Amino acid sequence: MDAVVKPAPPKPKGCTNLKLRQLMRQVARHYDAEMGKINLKTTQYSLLSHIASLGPVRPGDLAAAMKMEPSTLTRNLKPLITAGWATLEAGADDRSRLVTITEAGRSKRADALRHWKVAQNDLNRLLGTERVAALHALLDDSLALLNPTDAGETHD
Amino acid sequence: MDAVVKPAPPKPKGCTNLKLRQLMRQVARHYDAEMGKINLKTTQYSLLSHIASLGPVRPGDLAAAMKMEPSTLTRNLKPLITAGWATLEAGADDRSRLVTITEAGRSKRADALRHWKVAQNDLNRLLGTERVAALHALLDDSLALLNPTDAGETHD
DNA sequence: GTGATTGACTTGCATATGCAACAGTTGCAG
DNA sequence: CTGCAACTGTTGCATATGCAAGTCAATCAC
Repeated sequence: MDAVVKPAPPKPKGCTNLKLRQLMRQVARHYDAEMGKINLKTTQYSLLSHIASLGPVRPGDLAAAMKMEPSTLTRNLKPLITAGWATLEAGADDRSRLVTITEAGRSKRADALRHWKVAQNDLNRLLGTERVAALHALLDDSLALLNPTDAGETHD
Repeated sequence: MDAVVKPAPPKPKGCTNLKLRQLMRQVARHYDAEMGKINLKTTQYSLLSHIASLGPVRPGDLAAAMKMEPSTLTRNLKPLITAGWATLEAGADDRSRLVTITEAGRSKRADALRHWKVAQNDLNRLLGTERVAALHALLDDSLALLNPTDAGETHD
């Protein structure tokens, strides 16, 4: 064994999955408390926001962009469609479809954006902007490393 | 305004909630792929592990330790009880109860621990141990900052 | 042209999650 | 002792999540 430098391996302790889940629950509650004021879940806001950005988009592509299972997307879409914020119409291909945001959806998204900003700013204040920035960087890097097939999208 | 130093505020971009959710999904799938070999969800492993550590424990305390809602705990417990890995018996107080791990539960947990180690090591390799360590530190710190009522438990 | 294959969602099954409302206990006040 | 408040868990309701299997549609092979 080399006796020159000992890099002191920083063996991580604890379960990454558990820690992520726990923080996710806390953070979700934080955002949901704010988004709830306009009867919207934060997950729904994220979805609506992506639909707005990606324009009319095929469910599969949307799911890929959000890094979720197509089956999950199908179901998460239902509340938005029921509320009239998005539509699911036939696409060029008869086996494919297109998800599109409605006018009501755009309006709702604009409202939601304001609440999202409040929630995000509150979180930045609670954790400190530097910590949040560092966390974002780590989350992005980790996500990229676990998603080799990801061509570096930059959607927020 | 002071013109001496400009701290260059590192305004975080993007949604913390979304990033956390996305990474959580990826990481959960990673662990679940390994834990699935013994028909166990990673969430169930975490729960079983906590029950083992905290010994006979009241549901409320267990939920608090895992930072989840009591109602969530009630339901997450059901599969474990059905499988015979844990029991929910009457406590001293007639309105309270006690969650206890069974022998089968201990055995299952020992099996699961091996698979968890594989999953964690694989993750460390994929992301790099330093990144994982840094991530853990940030997750722990953030969790502590969002949980003022937390007296510094060190359970893994 | 017809059968096998591939493609793109959707459904069935099971769990995870939280909030609000509920139900049973225990204590305490008077 | 009685009634109300506080404590402890559990349901009702709604969403989120993933895997495996199922359903059509399109396309390729011959």
